[in-house]
Amino acid sequence: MDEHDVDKAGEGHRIAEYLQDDEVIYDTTQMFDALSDYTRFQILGALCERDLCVAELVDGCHVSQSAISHQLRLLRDRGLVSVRRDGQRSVYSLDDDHVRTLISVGLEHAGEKEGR
Amino acid sequence: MDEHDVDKAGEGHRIAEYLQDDEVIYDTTQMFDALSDYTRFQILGALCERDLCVAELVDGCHVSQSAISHQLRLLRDRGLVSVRRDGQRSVYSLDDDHVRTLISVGLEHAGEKEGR
DNA sequence: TGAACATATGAGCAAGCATTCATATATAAG
DNA sequence: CTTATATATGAATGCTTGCTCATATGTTCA
Repeated sequence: MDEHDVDKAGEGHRIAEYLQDDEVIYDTTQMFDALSDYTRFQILGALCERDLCVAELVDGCHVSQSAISHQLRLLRDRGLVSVRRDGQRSVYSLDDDHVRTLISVGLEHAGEKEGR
Repeated sequence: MDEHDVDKAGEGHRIAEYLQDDEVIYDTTQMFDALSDYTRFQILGALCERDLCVAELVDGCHVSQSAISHQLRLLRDRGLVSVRRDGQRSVYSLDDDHVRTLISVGLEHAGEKEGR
């Protein structure tokens, strides 16, 4: 077992371990990929606060209903959001607390670099 | 204040605030984008532990020296890594602690979902 | 059943991107 | 200067992707 104590950000030992595992790396990049698109990030960010139907998501983001639906399908396929029917509406909700944490951390760090 | 309190969904107020700021959102997605590619993630992950020259990065990842150099340029342009010359070598280092944190959080969360 | 509303989906396209190949630059040593 | 080693870069390419348009599916109500 490697004893390189990398305490810059704590938990250095597990990182080194996970970086050996191709599948863990791939899954991680897939999570980040979901968060790397402007539209998808807006969707996920909005869902951090409360569950929303498609029409509400269309209002929040600046793209067409079709574009939103396509991105929602992608997020659904990757297990990041889930849907429930409510009448004619489809109500989406975050299905992965990890994502909520990453959004929080990412936003705060980017926000700090900005004008604050 | 402790930078390590990644409580499940705390800090909700700041998130809502940042989600209003187009530029913060864009910067955040750019950070995630840097982490969303397999090769780039390997590079950044490796640099989490210690500074490395190009040849060492080529060994760690499974792609050509040219591919590594191209990705390093991208990471440099985005301010995520920095270079220093050491003889014939170019030694790269992580230039953004936010990224170190995100890699840590991302890996741990993906790792938990795996077989552990 | 038919109209109105809400969401989903397939095709097609234009733009972006990660890689490779060939080559250029840079540094060191003979 | 010449050679060897290390890294960077430009062009070309094949693949991916996010979008729009048109249309299909699903749901409610008259």
